[in-house]
Amino acid sequence: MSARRHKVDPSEQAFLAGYDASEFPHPSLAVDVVLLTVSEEALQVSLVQRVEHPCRECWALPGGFVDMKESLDAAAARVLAAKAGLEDVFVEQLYTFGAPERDPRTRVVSVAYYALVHPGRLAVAGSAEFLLGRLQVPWSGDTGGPVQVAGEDGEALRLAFDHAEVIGMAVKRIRGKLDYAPIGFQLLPPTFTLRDLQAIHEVILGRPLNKDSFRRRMLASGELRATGKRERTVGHRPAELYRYSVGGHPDPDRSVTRNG
Amino acid sequence: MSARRHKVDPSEQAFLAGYDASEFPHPSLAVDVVLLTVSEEALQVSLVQRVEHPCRECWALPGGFVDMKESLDAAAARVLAAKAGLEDVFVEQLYTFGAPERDPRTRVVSVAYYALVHPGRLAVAGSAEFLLGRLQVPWSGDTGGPVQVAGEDGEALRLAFDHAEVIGMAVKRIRGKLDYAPIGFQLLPPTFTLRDLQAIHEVILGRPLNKDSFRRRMLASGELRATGKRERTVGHRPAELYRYSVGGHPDPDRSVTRNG
DNA sequence: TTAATAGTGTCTCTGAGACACTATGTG
DNA sequence: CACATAGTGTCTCAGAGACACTATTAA
Repeated sequence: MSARRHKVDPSEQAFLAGYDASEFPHPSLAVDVVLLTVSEEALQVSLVQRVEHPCRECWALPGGFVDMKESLDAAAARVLAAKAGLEDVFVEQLYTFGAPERDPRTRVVSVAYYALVHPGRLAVAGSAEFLLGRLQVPWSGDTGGPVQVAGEDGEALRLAFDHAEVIGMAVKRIRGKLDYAPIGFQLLPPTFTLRDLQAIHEVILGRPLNKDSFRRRMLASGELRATGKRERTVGHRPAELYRYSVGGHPDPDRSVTRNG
Repeated sequence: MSARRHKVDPSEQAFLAGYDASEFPHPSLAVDVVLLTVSEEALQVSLVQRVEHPCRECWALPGGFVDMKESLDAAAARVLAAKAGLEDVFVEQLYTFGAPERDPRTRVVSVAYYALVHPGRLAVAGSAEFLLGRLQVPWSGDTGGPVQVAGEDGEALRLAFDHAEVIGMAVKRIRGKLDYAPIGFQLLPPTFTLRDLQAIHEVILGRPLNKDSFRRRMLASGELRATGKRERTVGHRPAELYRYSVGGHPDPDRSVTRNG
């Protein structure tokens, strides 16, 4: 807020009362979006290549400056629409990064967001200035810390600024939220099998999960609704297709725990 | 970050390359600190009274603008030192609030922090421009939403800007972290009894806890070290005094689960 | 038929709640 | 002594892991 240092100094009061945002320097404000997806059994992050100094040719998170009349959430949504053509995706604020030297040119404070999307919605393929990098998380659990991102041929990409930290923070956050928030569904198509969902969870957590316990927990959560349809698969018994159901109202004709 | 919109428009590249932060308006950047303590069996938040419009005479969170060469964490620490004379307290970034109309004068984006401290370290008593308000949380669990704050005579205080939302977010955060992060200790003196610690947890969560289970869980966590001393109390058997132990190394001479 | 995975039933183990019981201080 | 709270021991219950078993599809 402003005008908080009351009764300290009359001149400061006058200063704040006559405060004009353009009169003296303050930090620039940007948003950066960690757009994550799961494909090929790994977390993937979308990155764009910088064409200018500093960090020229490094890979950076899509981002942009916050407009004067735009909320932070709106800025993040705008970046997603402009960079990846995405609308109505799951987006949440992550953390705000404001170390003075994080951008060598000028002071830039960045409000980081993370977004989760099914790869089927990422129509754009990799190009010279855009790619989906494969995350390599060098820590387990919720330890946190920077991550590495590998390009298509497996080499580690040079990441711009503090973006390795930002992506690491996003991984830490979704690992922590996975158990109690419906975020795994965001990375899947509208209908999916329990095996698909478990694979998503295992990729995010970076460790295998017990199949029986996972099934029980998911079906007991009330967040899944059986569709009555089955996957079209190869070589084995097809599994029931489920749909994410916010409130968890089971179709009265169909039990959730047992397909009729 | 900056210069992210690559290959869009050569003029934009030129603009970004020659970017001067003072040349055109961007949002002001502030920090606000939710300084919480527990006393009189309730969560208390420290507030300062505004002396200017807008929201004149409303109560606001202590805050201040971020200096150009100062990290966000440093700004929060500076606000705590200036407002409450506190150093070396537990502080963590909470969330960044950036609705365009949250401050009616000009665009102010605020990075909120929360701090936890034992009331014994808050030496300053309430005054005309400073008070400790009692939180009234109108929701349970991690639902979230704005809270009310009552003054000394129990009346609801008028809170400035979106600060009711900010405080509510702080409560939601510490409720969620209480189970797996050592934050209850921050609200107690260096040594304390298990009953004291349970009372803190109950106040934060807003619900009673099972005594036996709480004791087992805390002693099993390895975060407590018995001091061998006992409280000086009135009218009943004194309890063992414990100390928070980061790594949880028990004194080899003393078992943690059993006092020798 | 075989291969492969879906899905069920059941046992065990662990942690939380409940509660009885003993221990140790004050008045 | 009575009284109040500290702290222990143990039973029960619910959820997770483990694993055997049956079910259902493709080839």
